[in-house]
Parts: sequence; structure tokens; C-alpha cells
Amino acid sequence: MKTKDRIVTAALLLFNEQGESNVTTNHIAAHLGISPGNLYYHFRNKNDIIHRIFLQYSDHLRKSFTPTTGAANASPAVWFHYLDAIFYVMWEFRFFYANLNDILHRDQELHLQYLAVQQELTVNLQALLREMTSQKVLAIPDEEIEPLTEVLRMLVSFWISYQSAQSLTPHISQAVLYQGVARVLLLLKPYFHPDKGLELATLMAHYQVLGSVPGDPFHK
Amino acid sequence: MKTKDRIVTAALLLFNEQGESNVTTNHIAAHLGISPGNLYYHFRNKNDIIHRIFLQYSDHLRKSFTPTTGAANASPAVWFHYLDAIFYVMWEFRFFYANLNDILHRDQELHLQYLAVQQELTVNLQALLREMTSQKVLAIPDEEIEPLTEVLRMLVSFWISYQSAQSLTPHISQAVLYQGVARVLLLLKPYFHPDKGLELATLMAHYQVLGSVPGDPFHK
Amino acid sequence: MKTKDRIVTAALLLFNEQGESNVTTNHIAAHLGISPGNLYYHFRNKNDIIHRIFLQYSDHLRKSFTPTTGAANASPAVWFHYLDAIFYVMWEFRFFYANLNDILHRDQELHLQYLAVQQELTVNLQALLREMTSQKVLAIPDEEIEPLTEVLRMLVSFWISYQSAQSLTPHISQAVLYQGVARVLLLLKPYFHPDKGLELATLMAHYQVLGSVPGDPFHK
Amino acid sequence: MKTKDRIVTAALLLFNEQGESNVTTNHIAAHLGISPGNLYYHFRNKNDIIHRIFLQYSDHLRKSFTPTTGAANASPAVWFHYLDAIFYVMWEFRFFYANLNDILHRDQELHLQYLAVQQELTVNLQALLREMTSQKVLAIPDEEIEPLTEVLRMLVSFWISYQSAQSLTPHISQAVLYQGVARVLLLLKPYFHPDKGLELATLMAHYQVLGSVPGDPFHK
DNA sequence: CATGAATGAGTCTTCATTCAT
DNA sequence: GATGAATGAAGACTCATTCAT
Repeated sequence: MKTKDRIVTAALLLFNEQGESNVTTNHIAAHLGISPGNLYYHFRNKNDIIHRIFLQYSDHLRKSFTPTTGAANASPAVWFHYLDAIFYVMWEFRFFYANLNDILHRDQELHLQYLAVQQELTVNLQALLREMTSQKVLAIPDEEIEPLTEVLRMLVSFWISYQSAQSLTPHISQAVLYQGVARVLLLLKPYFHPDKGLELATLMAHYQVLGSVPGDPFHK
Repeated sequence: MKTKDRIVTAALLLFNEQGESNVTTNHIAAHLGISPGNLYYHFRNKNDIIHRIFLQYSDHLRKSFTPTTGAANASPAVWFHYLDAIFYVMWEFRFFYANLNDILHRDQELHLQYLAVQQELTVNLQALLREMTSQKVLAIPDEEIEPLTEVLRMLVSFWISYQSAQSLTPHISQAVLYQGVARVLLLLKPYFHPDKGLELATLMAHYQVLGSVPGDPFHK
Repeated sequence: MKTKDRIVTAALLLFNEQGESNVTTNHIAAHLGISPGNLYYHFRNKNDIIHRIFLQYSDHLRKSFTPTTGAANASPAVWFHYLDAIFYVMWEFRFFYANLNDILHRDQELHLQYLAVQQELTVNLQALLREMTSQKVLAIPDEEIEPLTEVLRMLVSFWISYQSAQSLTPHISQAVLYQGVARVLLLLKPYFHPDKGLELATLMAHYQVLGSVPGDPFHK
Repeated sequence: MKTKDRIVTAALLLFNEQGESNVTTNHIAAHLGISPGNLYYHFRNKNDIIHRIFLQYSDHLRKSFTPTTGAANASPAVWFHYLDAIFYVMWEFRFFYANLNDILHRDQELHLQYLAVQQELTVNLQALLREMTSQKVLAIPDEEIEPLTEVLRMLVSFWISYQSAQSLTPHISQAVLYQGVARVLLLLKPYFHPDKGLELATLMAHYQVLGSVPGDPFHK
């Protein structure tokens, strides 16, 4: 692996473990056993590293949330796909969610890119909900689509922050993130078509189980 | 007003205006025209000031969310009271919501107090929802009370952070907070008893108007 | 002596001895046995210190070059005064002359102040030459007053740089500065009225002697 | 053109444009599209490049200021030649004049070469003035030849620095350099033989025109 | 109560230079 | 000849906190 990639990987690891603000460029360099100068050879500054990580993040988002049309959206398999994708991004880039505002307000360029990605997501999510409504999976009044997508985005974006505030340690476990995924379903539950009760129950059960792993295997 | 109180007031003002992390103890002292030493005579450290602010915060919360029992909970006046109280606390202590995790994870004692208050709130909120359900205002299945309160708490706790992330400036307007209050209603809407449609519509209209002040009078 | 003044004095000393660019804020602090933080308590940054020194510099200039009118300007005593003042400022702030452009182009505010002082000086110097011309001491054609003042200003401003370039060590001695003063007289010599030959010769002899001290007593 | 020469050419260009201290070895390499390692293959270090530029500089000087003997020195054509040569060297190596002391005191070997060239120049210049005096073009008392050559050298060596200090931008235009050439004539004017008034006036007019180009064509 | 000077560890960043390939 | 990754010492500056008066 190239040094440049090793830096990104190490930064992501340390950011996720210790919080972005507690990880200095010197920490990252020391962690890799390279000199600070070398790190600055590959990246102009710390924000530049975060930029690179953000690219990975938005790539994942774009790949995972390309909307499908038609009957596919009536299949639980597709629903699993989306919910798993939510979980994956939340976990892999949890430092980003945990320090969203610090990071965005320090770097306007990144903030603009973030807003662009959010805008795409909003459009896709609304299309998805409308499609599911027309597939008779959901029954969401048209005027509620918009506020609902907003609440859903907010839930996903700040679930980690919320959970971090609920716990004395800033670390979050995968289980806690699965609980967040389950909450997404909870918010949609009132709108689910009665016919789909069984499928919905299966989905919810799935993520509730994942969300209740007693001993978190990832952090002691 | 005593110096000690003036410090708390000034700190709250500056924190809300500029963000807690951007306000140093020297800023606060300079703002009041006192010496940093004097500030440290009254408070052991910066966290100690935040502690005092937090006391005001939790006092407000406790006063405002004491649950009522019986028919009172069927009255829109009471609902207004709660929603206005939510708004008030969000606005008055917005710096706290904007930097929740930074503040909590730096100071375990404060964090414990925060969790205690949240626990009280959770109990009260659940009682309120149950009471409203028994008053035939809402119809929330018992097993959904718990997750719903959690989502509501989360919505209120991170609405400011969410909105800050959506905007290029970290400043928050009152209008934006009223939109958050309106979202609380939105989440409850599916559970409202059909009979209460009119009252609900009035409530929602009220906060939507407040949330859509075109020119924000607080920040240009 | 207050710490703030001690910092200015130490900075001036070290700047003059080692060159402004070779003296860091940490050097200054270490030289005084104070912490870097303390230095930054008294001054916002390194330029701020230079600013303060520049104030002393321009104060001296303004005090020393207030022009006199009338017969006084025909007296050798007054000429000595001006030439000694030139020497004093060159010596006391030699670091400034030695690094003029680096310092000015790094700090626009200082640069503007510098230009303002230079403008004053130009006006005063031109008035002086005209006065001496009308007192029959000099005979400078009116159209040459302007370019001549410019050359004189330039000579004084860059004499130190010039001499530094001529020597393998960057240090300059007082003798070398006196040679600069003598050069000022040299440039004016062609314009001196024949009647004043004796006075001029005395003046020149005075500064030539000072400029030829064999062993420089100030630097080994 | 060989890489080694391309490096020298690029370095000179960038130094003149941006100032020697603002141009890193990496800048030069990047400007040429070569690697820093390659640059260091051809030159031991940054000073080594400056060394090479200095060779060009001194070659020009030596070629241009070889003194002529006899009647040739009474011809305005020769005077033009010398003054144009002064201009050419000032313009082509302006970075060197702008940072003379930084460059010399960093590199003793270069400094020694510089002093040697200056010594040659001094000898040649004095010979020239003496020759012109014996050709009845100038009338300089023998004891003033020496100090006058020194002032002239100083004027030429620091005219750029002086002008840079007078302007808020560090950039220098050709017009400004022509003004410097005109100042050389100004300093000699008092010594010019009355018979040569016409020729002198022509010369001065020539360089004054060049020195007063309104819109500087080289920098916007 | 109050002053304000002082501390010092820590942060990001730069750049001439080296070296294995 | 050339690449480009790597080094490391150094610099300016910040800020919560302490302490003598």
C-alpha cells in the first residue's frame, strides 16, 4: 500500500478511535512511523486528509443510494440493501458524524461538497419513498414526504452524536448503530401498508437483534 | 448583579454567539472588563462556568416539564406550554446543544448530571405520552412509547446541530428552532386521534408560521 | 523596567546584533529568561514588537528633524545637530535599515507608516535645503532640490546595507556609519558656497576622523 | 538546452519575479516539470544555483565595463553604452540586488567573489572617471574620485532596494531602474565640464523619458 | 475581591536536503 | 540522468491555568 493511502487509512482509524480533534498530524505520522514532513509531502494539511476521506465517504453514499425504479422497490431485499448501506457508512465514517459541525465549519469547500451530497441524497430518498408509495408498500401523503425525509436524514446524521451523548465514553459500538437503523424503520412504521406487516416485522426484528448484542465485541 | 453571576451571564452570551470552543476565559473576562485572575477567583476553571450554566439549564427543564395528570393533558394550552418550553430551552442554551459532545466528554461530572436530567425527562415524557394516550388524544401502542420518546429527545437535542450542518454559517436563528418544534409535532402526527385533527392543525400552523419568518431578524 | 519594555529593548539588541530574521520570538524570551507565552502576553506577535520599535524610531526622527527657519540654518552648530541625528538613528536602529524590505513587505501597516514618515522627512529636508540656499550656505538650483533629497534619503537608508555587503561579517561598526555621514557632506559639497569652505572642511574632517577609527570598539 | 541550464534560467526567472527567499528548490523543479532530486543531481544546493547565476552576472559586468582609454571616453556613444549596461545588469539580475545581503551572508564563497568583482569595478570606474577628467569631460578633483565611485556603486547596488522600500509592492519596473540610471547622471552633473552641457542634457533627457513611462508595461 | 503578569506544553506547518531505486 | 518519497529541525503562535501582590 502506498504511503498516501496508508496515511488516509491511519487517519480514518485514529479519527474513528479517538475523535478527529484529538488526532494531530504528528500523531498520524508517529502512528505510521513516518516523519511529519513526509505526511506533509503527501497532503497539504490536515484538512486535505479529511477531504480525501470525505471523497471515499461520498463515493460510498453515491454508490449505495442510487435509486431503483419499479417493482424492485417492493422487495425486502432492496430494503435490506438500503438499511445495510446506512449502517455501513455510519460505521466506517463515524468520526465524521461525531464531529460533523467542527469539520464542516472549518472548511467551507468541504462544507459545500457535503451540502451537495446531502442534496443528492434528499432527492434520491424522496424518489425512493414516492416509488414505495406507488408500489403500495408505504402510504405517505405527498406533503409529508419532504419533512419525513428531513427527519430521516437528521436521524441518521446525528444518531452517533446522540448515542455518544448518552454514553460516558465517546466510543460507539456497532450495536448502537444498528439501533439507529432500527429507528429508521420505526419512523416509517406508521406509514407501512398493512399487507407488508410481516416483512416489516422481519426487518425490524433483524436490526433489533443486531442492535442488542450484549457485550460489544469492538470496544471494551 | 454579583461578579459571579455576571460571569455566567457573559459566558452564556458569548458561548451562544460564537460557540463555546471559540470563547476563551480571557474573552469572557475582557468582555466584562475584569481580569482573568478574577474570573478564576470565582470559578475553578472554564468547565466550572459551564457547570453553573448547566444548572440554570436543568432548572428550566425541571420546571417546564413537570408532568400533569388527568384531563389537563387533553388541552391544547398544555401542549403549547410544552412546545414553547422546548423552544425556550433550545434557544437559551443553544451553545450547549451545538457542542454537546465536546462539552460532555470533557467533564465527566457534568456528563453524569446531564444523563440524570435526561433520565428524568425520559420518564416525564413517557408519562406524558401515556397520559395523552389515556386521554384519547394520542394512540401510541405501549411498546412504541419508549422508542418514540427516544427519537423525540434525539430530535430536540440535535436539531440545532443538524441545522448548523445544513448552513454555511454556524449561527442559528429562532425560526430554525421553531421548525424543530414543528418537527416534533410531525413525528407525533400519525398517532394523533382523528378527533383532534383541528387542534393539531392549529398547533402545526402556529409553529410553521414562526418557523418561516422570511428575514431572520437575529442574524443577517 | 517593565517586562514589556524589557522585551522591546532585548529585541532591538538582538535584532541589531544578529539580524531580525535570525532572531525568533523564542530567542527573545529565552534571552530574558521568560516564557514564550509571556512574550505573547505582551505582544500579539513578532511584528507587533517591531511595530513598537518602529514607533521609537519615528519618534526620534520627528524630534530630530524638525526644521528651523532663518539664520539658525547658517550655523555649523545646526549642521552638526542634523548630521549627528542621522548617525544616531542609523546606529540605534541599524537592524531596521539592514532588513528594510523584508520587514516592510511583511507588514503593510508598518510599510504605510514608514512611507508617511519618509514623506515628512522629504518635506523637511527639502525645506532645510531651500532655507540653507536662501541663507547663502548652499546654492542648489531649485529643480535639483527634489532629486538631491531623494539621493540623500537613499544614501542614508541603504548605507548600512551597502556597507554590510562590502564586509564579510554582517556586523557594522559606528565608524562605518560615520563614513556614511561624511558621504552626505560629500554629496552636498559641490553645492556649498565658497565662503563656507572653512566650516565645511571642519565638518568633513570631524566625521572623517570618526569614520576612521582603526579598531572598532564595538565588535571584535 | 541542457537541464542544468534550464534550471539556472528558471531559477533566475522565478527569483526575479517572486524574490529569492520566496522561491524554494521545489518551486524551481515544479516549474520545469522535473523532480527535486534531479535538481539536486545537477546542483549541490540552492546556493550552488545562485552561484551559477552569479557567474553570468559577473561575466556581464566584466564584459560591459572594460575601460577604454583615450578619446573614446569623450564620446556620448560610450557614455550611453555604460549607462545602458548599468541598466541591463540591474534589470536582468534584479533579484540579486533586491536581496543582496541575505544572499551574500549566507555563502562566504559567493561573498568573496562578489567583493572581487566589486573591486574590479571600482578600479575600472575610477579609471574611467580619471580618463574622462583628462579628456576634459568631467572635472573631478583627484581626492574626490574615490568617494564618488563609492557613492555611485552604492547608488546602483541599492537603487532597487530603495525603490522597493518606497513602494507597497516589492515588484520593480524597468522605468524605475531608468530613474536610477538618471540619478547616476545627476550625481555627476556638478562635475561635468560646461562645454558638455548639451550632450549631458541629451543624455539626461533620454533616461528621464525612459524613467517616466506612465503605465508600467511589465507589471499590471 | 481583584489584578495582570507569567507559565509551558502543544499545534500546524515549512523546506533544504538526502537517498534508494 | 532522473524520480519522488522521506527526513527532521525549526518557527510562530495559543490558551487554560497559576500565583504573587
